[in-house]
Amino acid sequence: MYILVSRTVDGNVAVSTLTDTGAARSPSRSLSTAEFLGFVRDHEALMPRWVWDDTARWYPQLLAAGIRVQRGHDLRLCHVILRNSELTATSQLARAAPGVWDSASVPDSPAAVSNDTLFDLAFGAETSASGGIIAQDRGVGGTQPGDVDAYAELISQLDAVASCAEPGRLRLLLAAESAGALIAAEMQFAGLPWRSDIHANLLTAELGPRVAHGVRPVRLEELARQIRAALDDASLNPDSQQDLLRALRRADVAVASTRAWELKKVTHPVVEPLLEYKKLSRLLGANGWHWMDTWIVGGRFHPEYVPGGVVTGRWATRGGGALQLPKQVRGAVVADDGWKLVVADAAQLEPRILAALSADTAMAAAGRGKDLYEGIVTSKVVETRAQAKVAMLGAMYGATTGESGRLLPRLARAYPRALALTETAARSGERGDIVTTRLGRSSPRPDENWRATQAQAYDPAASATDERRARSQARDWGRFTRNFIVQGSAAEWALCWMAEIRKALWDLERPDEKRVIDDTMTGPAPAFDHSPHLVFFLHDEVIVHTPAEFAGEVTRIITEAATTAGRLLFGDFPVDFLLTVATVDSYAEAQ
DNA sequence: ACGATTCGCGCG
DNA sequence: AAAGCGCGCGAATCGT
Repeated sequence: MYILVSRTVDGNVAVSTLTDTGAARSPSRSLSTAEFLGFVRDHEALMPRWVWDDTARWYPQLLAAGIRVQRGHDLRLCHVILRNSELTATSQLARAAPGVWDSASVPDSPAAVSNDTLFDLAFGAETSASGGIIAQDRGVGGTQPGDVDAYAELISQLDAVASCAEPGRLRLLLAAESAGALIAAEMQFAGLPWRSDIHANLLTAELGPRVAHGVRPVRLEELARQIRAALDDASLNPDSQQDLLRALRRADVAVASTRAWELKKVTHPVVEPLLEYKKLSRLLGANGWHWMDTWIVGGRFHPEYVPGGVVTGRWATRGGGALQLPKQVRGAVVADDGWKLVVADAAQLEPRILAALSADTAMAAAGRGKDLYEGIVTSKVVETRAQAKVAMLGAMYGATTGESGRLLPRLARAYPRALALTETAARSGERGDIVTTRLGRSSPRPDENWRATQAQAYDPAASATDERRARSQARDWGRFTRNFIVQGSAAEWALCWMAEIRKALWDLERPDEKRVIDDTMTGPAPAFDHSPHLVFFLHDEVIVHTPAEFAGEVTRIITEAATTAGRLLFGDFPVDFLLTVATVDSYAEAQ
């Protein structure tokens, strides 16, 4: 059963019920926001799939009211997939002219104030000034898809899937993508446990006492002094790459840029303080006191996750740099008293995905029950684990030179099917064709400029430069499609993994628990205050925050979910998806 | 003065 | 030329 949810012109919420095929639809009911909350609460027991234009617009207000839903269908995210998928290329949906569902983001509406409401409810009114950090800037202007649009869109999507050659793949992808959207909203709401006191101590130990935003801390000031002395330039600003490069050249330091890796290659008294300056300057700028003040609220880090934010299907984040959380500061991620963090990451995920995609049983065997790179060494393909890793990455990213390039022929001999798949994907991209992931997400087509450059190279009057540029550009796009098919399929595995984890954690919850919103609350968010829940996701890694007594059960759930995800994508193909799982108090312990 | 672009570096 | 993919972010710098 589907329940279609949309906004009416007068600001109410329209709901109607559909059968699984979309064939029969109940009359639409118009509800106030308060009535809508009650409606969802009452109907969730029927386990419907809630259909709405954009999970990020609807779900936060439900979470704020202590309501979670088990299943969703995000029309916007699913539309993007179906619009571009090779599998649905002949559908009405894909052939129609671009419309509201193709705009970059579903436009904002009066409902967006719920973001501030959410913040007030969850964290207390005194924080409302910073409330906008959740889900703001989702776009302005334009028309919001209404009741009729949403219904027509759902029917169009169901039709596109039903009429394609392998509907099972896309059905799974759309369900996983939609589950991801629910998880993203829940993780943003719950937040990652963050100890500001530990973080602040770390900053002071590294940088010196706290200073105002824009002021250089004492440790950085001291290093700047040493750099100026070493380069004999009393007015040098080490934050200016241009100044720095000029000063380095004056001092006869042979570097083409100020990048750290390049500085490490040369010997000069300035190198040590300069590298230290860069490291600490990065810490201050990216995760310093200002970051802490902006992003840590009520002992939680609440990044905005953006499902489908990357063309390959990976998630992106907006604000806070959640997907770049440096190892340096992970010690501040600490479980609440009586709670644990269960940290799990998929070992060598992309090579395993490649082995399964290409049905390369030899490569899959190399990873059976053990580290896949070690398995490649055991099979005598290369000598060391480091070589196996660099060779595999080279195969998936399209390396042609260096150690990686030199090792590729050995990899190709041992794993011809896997390497043939990446090569075929690269050739498709070079021709301007698209490639498609395991579940049916297709790569974008290159833009007009790209095609024009290629066409130009075929002109009899084309210069050698034209041809070189066209060839180079074609290879660039080939490396993109080569990687797309692996990275995108790995993202699908990760979505399925997470969706299975969420489902199993849900079943752990005790149904009789009543959750109450208390505006003086400072601990975990209301919908998650007693039970294990996902708090972080990083491409191939998840963190579950759990009462200590459930940690063993959570570990089992995460491990079984990995096996289930592998089966969902690859059926009986014998490939293992191994995890490293750790139950810890602090994220820093899990590395 | 201010938005767009580039550099450099963090993560997978 | 960090040899090879995908991102976000802050500061400096460029362009208007």
